[in-house]
Amino acid sequence: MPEEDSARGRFGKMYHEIRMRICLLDYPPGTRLSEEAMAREFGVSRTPLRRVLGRLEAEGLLQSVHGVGTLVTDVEIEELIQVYRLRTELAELAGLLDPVPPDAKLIASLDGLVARAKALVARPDPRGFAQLNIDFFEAHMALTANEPLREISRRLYYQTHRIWLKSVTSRRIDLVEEVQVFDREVEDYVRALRIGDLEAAAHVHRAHISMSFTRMRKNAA
Amino acid sequence: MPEEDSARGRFGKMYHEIRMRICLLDYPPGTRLSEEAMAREFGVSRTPLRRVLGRLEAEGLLQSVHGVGTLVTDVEIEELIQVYRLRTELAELAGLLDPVPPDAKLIASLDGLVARAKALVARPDPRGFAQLNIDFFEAHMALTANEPLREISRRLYYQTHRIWLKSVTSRRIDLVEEVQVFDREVEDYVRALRIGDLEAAAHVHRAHISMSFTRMRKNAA
DNA sequence: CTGCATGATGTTGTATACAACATGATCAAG
DNA sequence: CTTGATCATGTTGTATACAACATCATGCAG
Repeated sequence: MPEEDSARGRFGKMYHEIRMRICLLDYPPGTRLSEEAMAREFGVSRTPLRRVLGRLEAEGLLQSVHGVGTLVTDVEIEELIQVYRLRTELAELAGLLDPVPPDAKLIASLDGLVARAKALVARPDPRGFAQLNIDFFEAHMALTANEPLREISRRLYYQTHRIWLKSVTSRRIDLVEEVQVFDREVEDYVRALRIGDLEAAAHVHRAHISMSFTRMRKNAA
Repeated sequence: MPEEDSARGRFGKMYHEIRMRICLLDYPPGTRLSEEAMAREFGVSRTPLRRVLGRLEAEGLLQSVHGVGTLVTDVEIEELIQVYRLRTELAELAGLLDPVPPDAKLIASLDGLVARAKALVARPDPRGFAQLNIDFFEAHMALTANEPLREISRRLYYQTHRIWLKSVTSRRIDLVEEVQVFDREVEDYVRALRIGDLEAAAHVHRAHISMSFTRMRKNAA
């Protein structure tokens, strides 16, 4: 997949880079970004950069305020309850709607994720955990060929990823315990997929989302 | 709800206007729009207009091609199968996720829709039908307080609305019959809502989407 | 007549200057 | 000292000129 040097290609590069920075808390919630500085960094003018920021604003990760700045949106758990409830339902759909039988390549990549989870249990690390979680989610999205469902699930995922990561880093949730839970989930997930039971895998994922949310709410107070 | 004369207000006006034109086939699929002409019409420069077009492109209603133009996307039923399947599932969710008990005002507005449906049965009209369908959908969205679900459902609805309307106008589907079916559905829907059974109403809507899609596919060949 | 090169034309993409706006510092009046 | 107005500063929003690109007509060579 060669990153073409077209307008679309440049857009995609900036989009993914900035989204990753927001989601990995390199730009923590409340950060005021400077359009000019970012444009300089990416070697473009404000115009194409603003296109990227506009998209991220539409997706709820940024908010531009005239005369003030471009702010990274805050993540309040009470406001994300609805998003979580919806994600829970959509996770199940991924196994039912236009299911894609997992091929050897997908299984192999999932084995790679299991290995990384094991390594993480041995040496926990918030950032590595976050990246692994993202990769696992993307693998889950390969289960359905329903492109609209993929796009929507992805969008909701990136909206909630930050608050989860914040809970982990701020020690409101115990990192070690969370890593162990995640490790078990990935194993169950792969086990279901290995026998071709997409629906079961989706249910495992659904349960994971639901429980993860419950643990967060419990420890938020 | 006063339409404020801020940047956000102007954006909203242009966005809704253009989206409506696309969805009512004032801009038929394949139409090549001129940014400059539209900017003149709305009394702004290309810059803020392009923001609107960018959003509509992200939602799959437009496609900008460098050096060619801004094209209204084509609607192919085979490509929208996935969208329809997803919409079917989401329609059911609207009655389950964060349900809002219908108040007198909502019931009254639904009665208004029923009256319009009756009038439409007496004198069928594609454009009035399309507008009524949109208004009915928006009323349905009032059933859930889950804002992400509303936004997503709305987006998918506007993606598929055109192909439905096209089927009606091109007489691939009989307008009179479709109006009668719609009239019955609205009545069933209101009946369920009147006794406070949101879930039943959602199921009625779900069945409507599913059957509407089936009729279209049958008559497409 | 055919085929291809070439340029005219119109489009979207980008850079840049400026307008509109919010915010905090500064300073004077009380 | 407090308080209010005023302005300097920095930000996003907008307008405009130009670059990059695709398309089609034109004309010339074969």
